[in-house]
Amino acid sequence: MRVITRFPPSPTGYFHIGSARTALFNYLYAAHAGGEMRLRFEDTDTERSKPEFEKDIVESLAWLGIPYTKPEVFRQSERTDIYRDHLKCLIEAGFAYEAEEATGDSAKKVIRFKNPNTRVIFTDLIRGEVSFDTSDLKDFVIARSIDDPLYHLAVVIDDHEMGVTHVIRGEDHISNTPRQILILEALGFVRPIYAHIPLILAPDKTKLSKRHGVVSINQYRAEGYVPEALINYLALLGWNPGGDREVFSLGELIKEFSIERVHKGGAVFDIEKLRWFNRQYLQAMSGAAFHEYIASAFPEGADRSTVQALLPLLRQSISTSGELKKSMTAGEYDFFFEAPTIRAENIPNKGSNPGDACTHLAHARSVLENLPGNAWTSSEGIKVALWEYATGQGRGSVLWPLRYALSGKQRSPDPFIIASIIGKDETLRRIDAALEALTTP
RNA sequence: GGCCCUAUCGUCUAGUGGUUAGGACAGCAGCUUUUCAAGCUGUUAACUCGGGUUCGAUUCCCGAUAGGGUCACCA
Repeated sequence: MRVITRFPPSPTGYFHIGSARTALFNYLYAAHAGGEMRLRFEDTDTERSKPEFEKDIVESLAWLGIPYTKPEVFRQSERTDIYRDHLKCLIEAGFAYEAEEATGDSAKKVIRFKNPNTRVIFTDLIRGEVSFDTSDLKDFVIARSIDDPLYHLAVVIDDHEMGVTHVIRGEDHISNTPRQILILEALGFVRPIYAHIPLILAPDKTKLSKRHGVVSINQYRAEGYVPEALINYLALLGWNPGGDREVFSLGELIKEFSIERVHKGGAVFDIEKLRWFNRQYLQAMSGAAFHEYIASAFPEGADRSTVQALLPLLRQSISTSGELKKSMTAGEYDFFFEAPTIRAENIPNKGSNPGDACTHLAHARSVLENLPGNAWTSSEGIKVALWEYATGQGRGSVLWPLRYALSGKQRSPDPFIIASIIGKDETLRRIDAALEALTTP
């Protein structure tokens, strides 16, 4: 049997992180088994369904690198003829009937499914045997009218026509399953195999939703999370192949995936862990790829050679490009591009005095001035030149004033890195400026 | 409330009828060029409770408790 899974989002909102994981699990399961995952849009709710959301889902899926096939069944809204035929059969066979509606408009009629009031038992790949008494469901509505089918009916017909063998979906659908089984049996369809995966939870342990903050894939994308990190993190939320390994490529995930190892309980979404994954993938990037990745975080006219020089430092210390952009906007990196304004009282290290700072700065200046050009290509050469003196005089009292002179910040990378990035001339200029500030009352 | 599902560190999780219950993130401490970040090292921290079964239960069974999901002419 060729495995066919499906991902059936309703285009009523931007692609959600939980939907992304459902799509991923469907894809992993199918790909592992050598089958395929198919996409369709459940847009029977014409009020809320929007083309922009459909577009967002398609784009996000592509960005994440989750492939799918697009068969003849694509939009439910384009298939009302088919649903109508099945509905007629259901009514003629006595499985469904038109009913007057109690709520308000008495002229309106809906179509209800005639509940046989039995016990439905199905085997869930993750939870084992699940049993429901369907009499609780009453005669539920399956269509607003003969031309206007509702979710449960459409799902059953589409899954059948798409040849879906495995329905893998969120746990919130578990109580929908008996309803759908009832309809599908009335229609004489083969029952697919079900697997209900645990929900992604917010820190308050409830289903992750918009009210908890950032949930759409495009927002994570905009913040600089890379698709590999998102995929890796999402795959390991509620599933793992056993053992201690955590970093997996999509190909490795396909190879390792097994639905039996999917957890039963919900998993809390932890942004810190996602940030960690993102860092892992940033560090594994090629230099060129990282440059391209980070470029958007810099302002338009940023000096190119400075940007280039900044890359190794950035790759070492940043979790997402969005965070860099934020720091950049806040001016935290300005000193790499232009001389900072400095305040004389901030130059000396704690426990030190302006006179010492002056002496040390002057000494550092003369050392650096005599440092040959090839020593400036890395921070290492600069460090070597100053290290002995700094250690002898007390590192803090030498290095803090130097660092502050170069950055004008209480917090920044170390002075050697800054000096190597801004270059010899600028370094000497900034030391001079600090010296002047120190000696001017 | 009815129905359904679930239960290992704060979080994601590994694991077993007998283990010093392992890893990762976060936290804390130290180191790293006395700042920040990153990195490195170390470290705090968990089997919900009560009954069984058993020589022995975190592990198997039952119950309780707690949490979650769902109860639409949404999907």
